[in-house]
Amino acid sequence: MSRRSGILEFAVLGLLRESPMHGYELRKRLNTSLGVFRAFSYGTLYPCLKALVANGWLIEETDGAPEAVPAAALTGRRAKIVYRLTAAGKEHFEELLAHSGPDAWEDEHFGVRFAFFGQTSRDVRMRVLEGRRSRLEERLERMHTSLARSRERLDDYTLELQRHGMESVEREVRWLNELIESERAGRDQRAPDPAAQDSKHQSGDTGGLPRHRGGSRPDPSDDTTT
Amino acid sequence: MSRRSGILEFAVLGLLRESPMHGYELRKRLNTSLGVFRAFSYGTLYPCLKALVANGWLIEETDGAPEAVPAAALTGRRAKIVYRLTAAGKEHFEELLAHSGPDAWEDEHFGVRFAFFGQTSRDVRMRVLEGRRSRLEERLERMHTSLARSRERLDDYTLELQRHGMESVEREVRWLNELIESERAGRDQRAPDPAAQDSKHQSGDTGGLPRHRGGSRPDPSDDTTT
DNA sequence: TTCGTCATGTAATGGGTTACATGATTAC
DNA sequence: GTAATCATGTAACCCATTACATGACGAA
Repeated sequence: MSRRSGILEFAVLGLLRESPMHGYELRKRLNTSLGVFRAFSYGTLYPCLKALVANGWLIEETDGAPEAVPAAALTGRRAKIVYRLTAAGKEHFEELLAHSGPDAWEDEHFGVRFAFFGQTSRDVRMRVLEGRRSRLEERLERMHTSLARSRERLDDYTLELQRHGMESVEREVRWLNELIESERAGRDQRAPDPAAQDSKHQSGDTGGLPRHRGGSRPDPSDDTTT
Repeated sequence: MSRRSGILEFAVLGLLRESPMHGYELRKRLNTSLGVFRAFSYGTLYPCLKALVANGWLIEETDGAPEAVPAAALTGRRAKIVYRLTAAGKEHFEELLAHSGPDAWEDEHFGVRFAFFGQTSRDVRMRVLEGRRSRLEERLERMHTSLARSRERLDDYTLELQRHGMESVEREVRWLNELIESERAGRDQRAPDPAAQDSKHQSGDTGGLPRHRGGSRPDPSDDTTT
């Protein structure tokens, strides 16, 4: 038992669903792919992994052990522990994916939830997006009124800070609007049905996200090795 | 003794500098004026206040005691504790204001620091703004390269999340650019000199912030009473 | 008189980081 | 051979929240 915060657990399960990994790599993925928002340290990750194993959602396989190691790396290397999702784990993750409770659109959770929208059913996606939007709209309203009440009292910097804050929130609302709209437009369902899936993992669903795209260019470089 | 996280301490000192207040009110201010970012609970605030008192930076005056209570409220009301900044506290806050160490532009700190820019000397303001900007630029670069490295591997949602994240950061950089520019343009210094101040508190300095301004309209309403 | 909000606190708990300890592997 | 980075862990601490306990004041 022992409830971990959900967010780490969720992300770990989700990443491991795509392919088994060891802790170290997992952490990097956590802090790049998903981690624009959150950076976890080993002191958090490893204990969490242990707990997930204890719950039967993961198994650790010492790399170089059973499971057809494809030659190479047989030089008696130290026990790298590769974590693999169990059937139970998969099931559990599926359940988590299906939940769309109010906390799913809180600041901390929303990002991770969104990151796994690829495996999320369309109606849940919708609920989460709309939930988040109204969350932000409430916040916006509160900021608005509290600003109105104290405008005179506040100096220019505080005001500017407030203004910028609101603008950020407004921007996110617009983003959500786009997403929701293109989500509605998208013809496809991706199984509210919990049985008709698993043949690889989730093919091309994505109801067509709004077209954007920034500059790219390859460029091998460092890693957030805190 | 006992280092509090800095950020709460800083904010409390700063708010109390403007005028004495009791905890309850303090908390509200914390969660509106400054608190777009952070919301503190009583379980955090009250112990912190005690600690600040212990440090000699604040004194508590039981409302209805000495200090010329302007009639009214003499009906034996319960001990509301009003916190007032001591000379030492003021001095300490002044020191904190002057620091522009690297942590000053970290996510958690930057907001509060900015909120008190009104009492901050211009060169410190500059350093903090520029520090934050380069912080964000680093981050942007990292996101950029890590995105380039994994673009193919990622599904559309993850990509979109990443894109939106970067766009947000870019936006903040542009904001900082504006601020820095208008800060440079601003004719005024506001005392790097630590002796020539205190005659009331900080008059109209502000080197002219970029012109913006959203809708207002008065509208009395609720309070984030979590 | 009851409800809301003002007002002050504390103990248990949670969730996470820092700093440390350890060692293998790779690249130069 | 030595530095970087891969790799796994743990114990001590920190910051803050939750839930609780308590009570006064004002308005309906």
